[in-house]
Parts: sequence; structure tokens; C-alpha cells
Amino acid sequence: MIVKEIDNNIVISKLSDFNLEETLECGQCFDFIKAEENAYDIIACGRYLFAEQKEDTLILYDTSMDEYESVWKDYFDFETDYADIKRRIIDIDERLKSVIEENSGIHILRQDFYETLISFIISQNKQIPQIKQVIRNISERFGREILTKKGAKMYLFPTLEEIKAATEEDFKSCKAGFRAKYLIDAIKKLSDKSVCEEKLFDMTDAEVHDILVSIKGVGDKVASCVMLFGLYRVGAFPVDVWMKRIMEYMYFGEDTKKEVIESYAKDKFKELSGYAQQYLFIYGKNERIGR
DNA sequence: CTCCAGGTCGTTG
DNA sequence: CAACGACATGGA
Repeated sequence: MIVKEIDNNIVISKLSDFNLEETLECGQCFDFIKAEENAYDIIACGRYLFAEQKEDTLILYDTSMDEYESVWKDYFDFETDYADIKRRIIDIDERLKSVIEENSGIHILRQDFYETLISFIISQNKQIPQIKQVIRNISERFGREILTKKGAKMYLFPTLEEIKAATEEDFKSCKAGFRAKYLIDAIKKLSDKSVCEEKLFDMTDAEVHDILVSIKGVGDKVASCVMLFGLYRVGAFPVDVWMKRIMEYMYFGEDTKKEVIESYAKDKFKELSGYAQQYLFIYGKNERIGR
């Protein structure tokens, strides 16, 4: 992998084990728009990015080596050896070989904690297109307007400061529905630091989990997603309806409780659970297992 | 019309 | 503790 700064763009060539589309479209993040084939407007980490991939070259437009080093390199998780991770997962279960090969370019994004928490509170009992819409509504209402590479209006995900004064009614008008009160509680706990990202760093996964579920509307699944996608706790294994179906199909053969599935998977995949979860998730969804 | 969505909460048994 | 309906909204 070679990274160069050319005319205010970052050009990454000789990429391996990374695909922009697979990484964005696998359900781990919601705030992006497909601008054209293999090119995306991305809202993340309080910023906007236009990214385009052509084969093993990725171009990040209108950014600098400084911003790449401090933000996008970590966001896209370019320092992790995915070839090794995929090999080790296949060693654990050979049947995952074909899924992993078909989705060989997925990376687990290291997303912003606060943005991930808000997004996954919204995600409960909603379909992905609707999750995106609610996030867009909230961003349009409270976030800063920017122009995309092609000159279209888009809105950054609002900062905690920008969203602090929002009311339950505001979120309802953004179509958050019954999740509006959950967002209010999350914002309150973030503001008064009863949930504080810095304090989570030296805690165990179980301790972080307990802090997260203290927020109204955050249960085991949302907490697991926030840990995996917003805190890069890759031992987490979120179990939603899709994961339940695919895990029952592959390992249990009968109706099985989510907690049982989660502990079975963590025991099986150990520190690779989060990665394994993402390959299984996309498999179950694409093949519509159990539907 | 009914059913369900990357669930969680509050209430019953 | 386990089971179950309610919860907003929109699409199939």
C-alpha cells in the first residue's frame, strides 16, 4: 500500500483486502451517499469526504496527508492486517471461506463513538434505508451545511454541542418515532459525562457494556454495535434478527435465544468475533437466509 | 388489509 | 427470570 498526496488529494495505491463499497454498504455505517459507481460522499468523524475506488487504488479528495494520518487512516482501519484475520476465521470454520472471499474487502470502520451511539439508537426496529433517512433529517435540522464534491448540499452529522438543545419533539419531527426519548437520554448522559468516551478506554468489554445499557433505549444489541463500530472492541458480537437467522441456520438448526448465540459465537471466534460477525451478517442478508 | 424492520421497555406470570 | 405487547413509521 502506497500513500501519496497529489493536488490536495490522497491517492492510495496497491491496496489489498479493501473495498470501499463493501465496507460502506455492509450495514456498519449509515451516513453516506453513493455518488456514482465506486464513488461515495461520506459523512464521518464530524467531516465530509468524497472517496472513489478504482481497482486497487483509492482516492480521497480534497484532503491532506495530515488529515489522512490523523483521521482517515484510522477510520478505514488501514493499519490492520485483514488477510491474516480472514485466514484465521477460515481456520476456525472452513464454511466461511466462500462468504469471506465474496466480501473480501470489508473493513470494520473505526467510527466516532458519539455518532455511532446516536445512529444505532435510531437503528432499532428500523430498516437500513429508514435509518439513513432519520440520520439525514437530524443532520439537516441541526448539522452544518456543506457542499459535496459535485456541488450538492449535504449536512454534517451534528456535534453534541449542536444537538444538545434538541427536544423530543424535534427528534419526532425528524421521524425518530418512539426513539426520540432515547436520543434525549443519550444526549443528556453524554453531556453530563455519566457516559464519557475517555473513561471507557481502560474498562473491560463487560464494564463498557454496562455503562452503555444504562442509556434508555440501549440494550444488548445496540451496545454491542456501539462497542464494535464506535469503540473498535472487536470481541463484540451483535446479534440482530439477521444474525439470529444465519447463526441458527449454520450452527443450531433450531430456534435459539440471542444470548446463547452471542456467547457461543464469542467462544468460537474469540478476539475475531466482531470481524466474523460482519462476514456472517452480510452473508445472511445477501442470501436472505431464513426469509 | 397485515406483517415486519440491524430492539428495547415495562408489565405479567 | 421468561414471555409478551407496545412503540412510530414506512415499505412489501
